[in-house]
Amino acid sequence: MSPRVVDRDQRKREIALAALELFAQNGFEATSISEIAQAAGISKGSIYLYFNSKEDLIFHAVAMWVDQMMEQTGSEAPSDLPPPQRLRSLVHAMVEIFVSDERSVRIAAAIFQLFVTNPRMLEHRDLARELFQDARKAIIDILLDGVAQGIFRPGTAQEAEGIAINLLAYLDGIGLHYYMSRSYFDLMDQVDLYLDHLLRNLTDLSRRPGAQI
Amino acid sequence: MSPRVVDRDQRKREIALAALELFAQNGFEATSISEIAQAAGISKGSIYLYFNSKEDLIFHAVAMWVDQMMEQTGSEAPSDLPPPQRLRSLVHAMVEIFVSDERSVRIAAAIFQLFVTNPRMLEHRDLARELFQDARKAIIDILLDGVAQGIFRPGTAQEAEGIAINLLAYLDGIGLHYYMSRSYFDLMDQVDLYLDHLLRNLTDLSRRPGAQI
Amino acid sequence: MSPRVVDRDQRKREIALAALELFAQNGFEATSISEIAQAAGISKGSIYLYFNSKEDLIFHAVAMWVDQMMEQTGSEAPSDLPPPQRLRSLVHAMVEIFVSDERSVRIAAAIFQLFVTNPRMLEHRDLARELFQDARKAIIDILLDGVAQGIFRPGTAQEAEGIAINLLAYLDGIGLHYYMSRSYFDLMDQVDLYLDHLLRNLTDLSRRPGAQI
Amino acid sequence: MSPRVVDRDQRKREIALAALELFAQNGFEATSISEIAQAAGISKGSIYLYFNSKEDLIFHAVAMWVDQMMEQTGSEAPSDLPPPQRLRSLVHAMVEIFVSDERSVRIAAAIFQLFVTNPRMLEHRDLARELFQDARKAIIDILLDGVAQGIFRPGTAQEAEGIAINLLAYLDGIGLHYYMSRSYFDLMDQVDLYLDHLLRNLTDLSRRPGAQI
DNA sequence: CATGAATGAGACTTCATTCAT
DNA sequence: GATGAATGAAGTCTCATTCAT
Repeated sequence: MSPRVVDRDQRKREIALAALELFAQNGFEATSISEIAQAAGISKGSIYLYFNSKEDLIFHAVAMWVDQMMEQTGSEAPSDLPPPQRLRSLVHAMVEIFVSDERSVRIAAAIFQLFVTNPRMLEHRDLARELFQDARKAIIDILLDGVAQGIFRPGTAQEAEGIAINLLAYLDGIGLHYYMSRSYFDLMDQVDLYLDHLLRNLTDLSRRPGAQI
Repeated sequence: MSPRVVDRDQRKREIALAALELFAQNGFEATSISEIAQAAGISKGSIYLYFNSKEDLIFHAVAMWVDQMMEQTGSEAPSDLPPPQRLRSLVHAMVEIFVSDERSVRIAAAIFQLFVTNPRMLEHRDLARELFQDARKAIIDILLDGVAQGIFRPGTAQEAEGIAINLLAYLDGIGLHYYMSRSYFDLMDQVDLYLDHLLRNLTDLSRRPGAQI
Repeated sequence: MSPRVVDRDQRKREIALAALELFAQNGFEATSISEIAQAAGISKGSIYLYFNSKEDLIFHAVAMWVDQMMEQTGSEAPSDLPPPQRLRSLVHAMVEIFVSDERSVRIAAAIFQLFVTNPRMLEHRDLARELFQDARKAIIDILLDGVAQGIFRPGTAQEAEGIAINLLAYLDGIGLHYYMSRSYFDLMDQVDLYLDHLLRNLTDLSRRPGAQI
Repeated sequence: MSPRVVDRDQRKREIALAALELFAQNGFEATSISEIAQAAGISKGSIYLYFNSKEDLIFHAVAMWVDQMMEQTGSEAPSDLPPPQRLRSLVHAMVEIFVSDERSVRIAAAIFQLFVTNPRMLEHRDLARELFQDARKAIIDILLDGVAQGIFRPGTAQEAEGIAINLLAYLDGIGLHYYMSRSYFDLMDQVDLYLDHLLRNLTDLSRRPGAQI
């Protein structure tokens, strides 16, 4: 029917991938179509055969990055450990990405700026929501599993989504703070401190849930 | 002998203020000197009488914003409350800024992008550190006060800085997540959840410190 | 596959040529990229498709001018004349360029100013040296030929390069003086006076070389 | 009548002097009024109390420089030497200025460019002529003296002005060439070669004048 | 007299986008 | 489908000059 559809999408991905690399290094605004074309081994004009505008390209690149992140972290959860260790393991894997590849924080920063700033991006709010969906789900699964196993206190179940949201927000926050003023604290230590407090709460079977202090 | 008298610092502040407004709307890169000049009711060339470059202007604007934030939140802490409530009150005040003035998150996003991306900003790493210094100190003070009053468990003292760092990182993270995908969760609820967990830990006088789970 | 075909080097030459014309009229600094673009019948931005900067353009334009000069004067030497006449003929040809085309002196003045003033041009000192190389060689050839034919005294051979250097420096100097205060002397008469003195020395077979007076 | 006329002229000289220094370093176009004002320890606006425009300032500065040069070289001629040595001594003194103070060549280059290029400067052609007048006269005096003493051949008298013109043009030319491609030849050696040839001609009492070769 | 704040034109340069080939 | 030459708007920054004080 439509010939070479696959090729076309493949090409889009290649370009978006090359673009992503550059976005990570310099941010969206500071990356020019010229550079992207060169990095993708394609002509400047051809970019526009695949994307309608720079914004469109940015959008696709971001979406692709989100997918990548999902796969990368999703696959890291070894399911044979007890829930607390599994949670810690998952979080460590996420942080490891930040630590091992500075790009990710840069892209994250660029994305935040993009979504928070650019009104046109608000139309894609759903993308933003999806962005963390898988990660959130992975965390919630572990939490519910812990409840089922009697390791986490029952109240955890209804707090699960909130906990996941907070955890992911925290991870982005600490990553940004860390890279902003390179290392006046130890990233992993801080993350462990967070996890310590969290897990202590979850495993404290004695207390009543929801009591505000 | 004495020409048109102008308070130079006052003028710098005015320009930086106008710039800040635009930075909050569009980010640093997307804001042009022209726009700033127009917003400040001044000619384009005059900007350079007060700032050596756009980067310089950004830098001053950011520093000014930091100072503003400090004053705003610093004054909000009613010191006659017991430490837990005081902490909650302080954090609420901080979040209130996010909620009441979208600008602040935008500026925060812009700053993160700037520092994480722009290599030249790394020279101002100290600024980045200072940025949170006062806030950190305010939190630590409350924590230590709580220990002194026997309300927080003793181990809190040595964890105080880590707790403060995490709290501030979390607040930025949750703010960014919140504005990125406008309100698929309630911001204040999430923050309260965070505080609940934190305070429960701190007020749990029975446990031994530092035991990792 | 093959888009609008343009001979890139040809285009560069066209632009440089248009620029040269303006440089000759106004000097390097006083000539704007806008003017060059207009003169070349091209858009301002397109200039930068061919040259990296204004300095680069100046550099190429100067190099092109040098080549032009070389060809123009190099072809003028009729080799069947006896050496003294050949030298006079060559020099006359050089002066003729000055006289017939005021541009050349202007460009020379601009080049001198550029090289003497702009520290960045010192990196291209080799260009400056090359600039006169061919002309120097042409003069030296005639001198050595004259020695071989027994018309110039033998000592001429070892002085040849110095004589060539002086002759070329003189020509530039007299050209500049001439155009600076338009014609309170006759250019060609002065040049002939210089040649008279020079040739009289070279053809004076009786004297010992190197005796300083 | 008109009070403080002296002060005013003195002030003009001070400013022009400061300007001259900068012109020598950077050329006319590249020197800003701001810099001149700062160097002169005066306010930018005040410059315009003394000069109508930048061009006016340039003009006065150049005129002042000419005067300076005159005084400097004029006083250097020790009149008790025999004419050939006196000529060499005078020329050496002139070259010494080039060698000891790079500024002079830079200013010379700037002046050449200015006069050759700027049409408005042509109105001051007389200044250009005057520029070399004293130097020319000093050279002619020596030549005529030499003729009177029977050391230079009689024909020298009628050639005297042409010789002076050529000598001065040569000196500028060799100075420019020298500074353009820093020292691929020895400046003083070249000048001496020029003088050798010149003096040999002048002291060759046997030959008939004006015979063209 | 003197100041220096203010201006606005214009400098160089970059870049997303278009279009003839 | 692919190219890359061309554009023109917009960006940052400089500077001679004016003018209220």
